[in-house]
Amino acid sequence: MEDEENCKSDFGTPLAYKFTLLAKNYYGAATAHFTDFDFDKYFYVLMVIGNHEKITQQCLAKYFDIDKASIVRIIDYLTEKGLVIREKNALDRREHMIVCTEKGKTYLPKINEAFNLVNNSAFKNFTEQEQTLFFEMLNRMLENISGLPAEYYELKYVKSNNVSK
Amino acid sequence: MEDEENCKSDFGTPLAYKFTLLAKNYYGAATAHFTDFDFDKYFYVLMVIGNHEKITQQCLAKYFDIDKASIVRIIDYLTEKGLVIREKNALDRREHMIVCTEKGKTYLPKINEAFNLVNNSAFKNFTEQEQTLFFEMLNRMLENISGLPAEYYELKYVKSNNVSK
DNA sequence: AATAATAGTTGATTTTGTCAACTATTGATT
DNA sequence: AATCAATAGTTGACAAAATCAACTATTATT
Repeated sequence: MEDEENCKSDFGTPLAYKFTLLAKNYYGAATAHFTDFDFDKYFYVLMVIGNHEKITQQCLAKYFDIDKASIVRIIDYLTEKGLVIREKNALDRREHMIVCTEKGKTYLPKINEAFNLVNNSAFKNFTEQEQTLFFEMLNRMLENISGLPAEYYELKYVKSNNVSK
Repeated sequence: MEDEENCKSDFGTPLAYKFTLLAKNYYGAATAHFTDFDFDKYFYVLMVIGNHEKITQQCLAKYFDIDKASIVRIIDYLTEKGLVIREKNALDRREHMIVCTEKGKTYLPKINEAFNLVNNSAFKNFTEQEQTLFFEMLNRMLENISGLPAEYYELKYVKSNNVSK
């Protein structure tokens, strides 16, 4: 019979496993700050929208690396909650510019603060140097990995757009 | 109208966003190595099972931080594919020990190799020191984050088990 | 003017996660 | 020994999310 320790042992763990765990725990901790909000997801999407004056759905899809159909539903949700609106772009009426509403904007500082808190907790006992280095490494790794041939995602990009990731 | 660059800009990004992207790209790249397999998911679960002589479902649930019901379905899938079997533990007949079959074992080296390749790509241009440091930082961060109060996951753990994560 | 490409939408489907209720077995209490 | 609580696993119902193909509207290309 395996004991607790064996459950946790480290044996050639793929990096992605740790990233997944970290992301899960991170979102769990962040969400704990948002219990009094009248919406319960897509906090970071709202922040990205709020940080741009306006942004297209296509652009969001690319940023989050998800299907444009998914973005439609996310924006539907945020619109229902009165946090964003869709505005036709006069210069290209195919595009719907997503704009953060006044109500949406009231949440931005809170969301930002919560993420900062969780970031700080994550970096507990990290020196400034280490933090910088860590971010730098993450970015470098993202560069490295996103250039690899990827069975699955490649297809998607060929179809939807051919802008370099 | 926002241009490409704006899609990629970095503005107080929560760490989890980068982790999610990394995990996605990592799995995408790894999966590209497995196109000739006759199963198409749960590669890492199989590897974890194969690296233990036997392991309980409870233990897997804890390791992957997912519901035990999900584990049941994953093991169902791997069993269907002939990659693992369930064996009642004679010492505690509530437990089903999951054991990798001979067929399952034939995949282990390939999976391991693929993960190593992707790991190596991810660490391209990282020195040995940097790699070690990076892993060390990830573990430290996981420690830091998993200790935080987490709205969502806390509930789960209270119910299913109270072993410290 | 015709055709292709792009942005977004919709509906159907699949996948996945989650929850509560359930069985079987073991451990603890008296 | 009898009872009750806890644990491992299973199941079914449900909800959330991702995916895909087909569609409209608009713009770009030839």
